[in-house]
Amino acid sequence: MVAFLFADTQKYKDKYKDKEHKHKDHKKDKEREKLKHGNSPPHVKSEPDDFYHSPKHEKSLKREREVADGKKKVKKEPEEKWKWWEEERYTDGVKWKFLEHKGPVFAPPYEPLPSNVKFYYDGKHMKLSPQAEEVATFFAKMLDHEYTTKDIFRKNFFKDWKKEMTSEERSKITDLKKCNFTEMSDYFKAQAEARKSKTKEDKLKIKEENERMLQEYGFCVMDNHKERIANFRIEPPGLFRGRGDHPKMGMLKRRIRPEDIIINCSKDSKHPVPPPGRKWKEVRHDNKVTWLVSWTENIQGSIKYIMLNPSSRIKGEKDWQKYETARRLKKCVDRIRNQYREDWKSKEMRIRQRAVALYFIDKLALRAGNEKEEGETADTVGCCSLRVEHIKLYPENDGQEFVVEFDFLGKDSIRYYNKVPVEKRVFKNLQLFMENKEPDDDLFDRLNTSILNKHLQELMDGLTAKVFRTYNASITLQQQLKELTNVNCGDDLLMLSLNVNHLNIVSVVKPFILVEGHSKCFEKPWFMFQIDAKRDQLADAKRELKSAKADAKVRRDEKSKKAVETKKKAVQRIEEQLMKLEVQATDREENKQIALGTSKLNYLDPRISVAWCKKMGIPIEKIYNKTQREKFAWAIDMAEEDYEF
DNA sequence: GCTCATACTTAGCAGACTGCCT
DNA sequence: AGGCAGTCTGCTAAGTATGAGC
Repeated sequence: MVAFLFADTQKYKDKYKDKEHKHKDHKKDKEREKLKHGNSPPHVKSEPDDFYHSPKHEKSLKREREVADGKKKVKKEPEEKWKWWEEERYTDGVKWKFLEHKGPVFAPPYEPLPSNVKFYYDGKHMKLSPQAEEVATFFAKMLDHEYTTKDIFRKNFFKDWKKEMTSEERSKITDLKKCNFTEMSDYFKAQAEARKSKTKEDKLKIKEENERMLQEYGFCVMDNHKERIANFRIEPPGLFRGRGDHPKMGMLKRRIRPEDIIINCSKDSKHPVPPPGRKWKEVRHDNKVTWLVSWTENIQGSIKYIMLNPSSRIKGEKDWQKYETARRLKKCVDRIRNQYREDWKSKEMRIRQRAVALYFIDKLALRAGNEKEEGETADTVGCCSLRVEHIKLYPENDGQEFVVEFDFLGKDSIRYYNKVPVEKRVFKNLQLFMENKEPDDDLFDRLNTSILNKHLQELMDGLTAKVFRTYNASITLQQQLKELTNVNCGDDLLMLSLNVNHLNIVSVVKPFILVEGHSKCFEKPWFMFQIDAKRDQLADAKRELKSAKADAKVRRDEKSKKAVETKKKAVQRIEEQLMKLEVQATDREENKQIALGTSKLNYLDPRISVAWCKKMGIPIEKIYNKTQREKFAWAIDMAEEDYEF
């Protein structure tokens, strides 16, 4: 995980000089902190879990919030960031006391096509009704995508499209193959082109308009604080494209109207106003939930929400709490591991299954695997929903004993392929679980996620399957960074980190990687090609540098000296690029690119990285971009260099 | 127990943006 | 100034987890 910390090595070098100075500033801040919080422990501030059970009452809580807030408003511009992590937290499920917002922004209404953009059916021009035309444009916009050629996609689309047609249209248009959308498609391509080549002023205008919308609708007031909303725009209508082999791909995602919308806000707030002449479905005042707006989506019938940004108090607290739960697991993970190993021997089948499943979750970072409705979604599984067909047992394989081969589609239909040697007991149990079963039978037929989580709850308060991911990722990161720090880095910190860390990436994120068996063959040649090209480029640059040097020796003038400098820089740059490519190639091979970013955002306790940066004098900007710094503001502020996960 | 609804986190991907090179 | 690669951001799908109601 650490290599991408240094993704932009060049920039880091440039700012490296500032290090000293920034670091000092930081120390000053810390001193101030300590003064302010006199007797509070220096690194780990009061943990959210403690607060949760603290006997304090809401009254004092409210008062503290208002005090803190008042101070802020009087003293400074909103630039002064609110440190919610220094305040008391709500208890018993109350999420807020006051909530005011402006409601959602609806998708812009459909604009009919100009009359010169025609649709043809069976070679003949046909003017579509606005409703039918709108849905047709959704299809036209996707024409370049492979999925418009897929049977299910076309079938679903056509079925839903027909529902939007007038009865006349419906009787005429009976075969999707005879529909010609190319003029529409070309029109949209031209529009996209036009948008790109707009003048600076036009682009600026659009930007300003977006900014205005953001200012107006992108914030709410929650408990006296202005907070950023994550998604204040309602999802526009279009054709549903699920991931993987989704049975509903191509279906029409309908337009959401004010009448579909449930508003959630305080009774005593200024309620959001529906568009003129329209009504909300409902306005409610439920302060036990965090969402501001909700509606029911028509593809799966699930509820969609408008909620706050990760930088908000309400999300941040939850995130913090998540890591605190993982830290509590750290204290009892040995006990739990011993326990499930014992349970492998249980007389009861359900307990053995539970124990083996938990072992997979712990060791391989499998997801829990809730059951899903068949035919409603792509066929994917997690641990508890594994089927017999997803694993193969090898008493011996490549010189190893008791090897289990996993091959299944997980979340987002990403393939998980892995061969792992397991303990003999696990192996024997798996054999037992598979006895007399069909390939499509459940491997763990006496287990589901709710049984598993109930058990975990008994082992530790707040423990669920996903805590293991958080725990394992974070603890590994911490160990890796410790090892790294023992290496004496000196000036070459960077290069060293890049190399050393490459090893570490693998072990830190490995469990989270879905090793894509054979599809690798796809990417490799392409990558190798890139690397070869870069190598050639490097060779050329070096040759040029040589001749420039020779030239300079003969001529001894300024111009040729400069030329040498330029060539030198070019060589350096190419060398760096090459190195990066090589690192990437290995990563890519193991399929980490995205998983890396994800774990950085969702599984790794940010305080670990923050502490490490503080210790090494590396500016935090090097590891977190602006968004990430906002999300992790709490960690950046509170973690000191001796933080222990 | 089971199903269903609800609320919330985690996730990949596409397009926008940025900064650099030619 | 135009093109390109790398990064960031917004979007929304796809998970997890829990509790209510039978």
